[in-house]
Amino acid sequence: MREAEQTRQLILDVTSEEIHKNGFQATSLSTILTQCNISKGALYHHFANKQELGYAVFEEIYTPMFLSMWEPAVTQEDPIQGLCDFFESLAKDMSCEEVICGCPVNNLSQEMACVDEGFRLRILAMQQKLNTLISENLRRVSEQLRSDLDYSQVSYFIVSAFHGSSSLSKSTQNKALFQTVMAELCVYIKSLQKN
Amino acid sequence: MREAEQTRQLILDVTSEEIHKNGFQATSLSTILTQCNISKGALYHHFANKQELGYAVFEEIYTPMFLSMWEPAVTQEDPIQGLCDFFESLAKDMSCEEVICGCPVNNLSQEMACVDEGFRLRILAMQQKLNTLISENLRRVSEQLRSDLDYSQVSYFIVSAFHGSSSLSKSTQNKALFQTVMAELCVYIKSLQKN
DNA sequence: ATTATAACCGACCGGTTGGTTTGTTGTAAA
DNA sequence: TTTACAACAAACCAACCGGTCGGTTATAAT
Repeated sequence: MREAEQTRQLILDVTSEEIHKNGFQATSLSTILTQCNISKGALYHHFANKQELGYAVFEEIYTPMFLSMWEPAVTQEDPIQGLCDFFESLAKDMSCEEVICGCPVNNLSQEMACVDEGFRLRILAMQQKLNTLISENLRRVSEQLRSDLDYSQVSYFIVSAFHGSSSLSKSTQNKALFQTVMAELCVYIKSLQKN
Repeated sequence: MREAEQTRQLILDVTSEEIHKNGFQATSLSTILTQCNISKGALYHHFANKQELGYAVFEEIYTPMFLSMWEPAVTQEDPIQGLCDFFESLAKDMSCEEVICGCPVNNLSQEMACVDEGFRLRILAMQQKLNTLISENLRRVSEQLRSDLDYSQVSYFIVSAFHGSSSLSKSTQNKALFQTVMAELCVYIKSLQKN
């Protein structure tokens, strides 16, 4: 009964990596089974089907990972500086594998949102959570920012630019390109401040 | 001999739509055959395999469509205004289907760049073409723009933001969100001008 | 010790995939 | 009219897919 949870977690971990590399639809159960060194019966004991396994990966792996990545950047005293530092360190420390595979959340969103309603709703919920996280922390320091800002709009733009550059660097497999766009994103973010 | 080219074109058109809707890997040959009302022999007479068919769609459909979409926006007298008009009309006239399916080029790039080298190289070439198209036309009016600009960097940022917002609106299936981010992108673009 | 059930195994299933092969038809040059 | 080849048609193939199911083992309560 104790190892059961370990098996479940192993399946989630392996599956999340495999989805990150190949996408959800192109990830076959057989490769998951091989990597986990378990049988098909074991997998179907823990998850009803492939779809439910995908949902579990998104909810238990991707969403927490993604939100906890952004959270410290905006909750610190100066979210403007926090975001810039975040993007810079991201561009600097990103491994070549991460450049090639892209952002897991972005990948899965692109692939599954228009195909599977369950994924779409989960993605939507996560995006809204992220938007309020960013926009509310910007509003927190609104006295330092320009008066003409629509915080929700700005937040969505920042996330869009991030995902877009992650896409671009992934599709061209060019890390320098990611750094370039991140640098310009920082220029934009700092332009939100007064003066 | 005359209808042969028509058949080939029909296959390309149907396949490009199907890839746009479902992605390349999830598009099966059988659905293409059904929609074209042809046999498998006919398809394999015109294309060596599914991969080559995909390459042909990218080169003969997607790339010209994508470049001809951007080109008039930046080649007019004022590329800054041209880009803003372009994005605004795009956000306004975009059909719900286009919102849901996203940008075909962006979709295919995301899906195939890290999986298939042939796709990656074609995508890379197209992105570089687009970048020079935008950056050279910005440089053309450099006397109207800020002096601290890196034109290539700015161009990549614009394209990234565009793809990112197209991604976001696709994954959330929210047209208003696309308009929102496009509006903020125009704000950014206009900030490139002097004063 | 018995019993119940969670945890897991692996053979099997129908269906689909991309791809091959053999055969037919239309057309155009010789 | 014969010949040659482009342009298809359709049956067929092995491989793989997600999913099912009957059976086995381990564990924990009774």
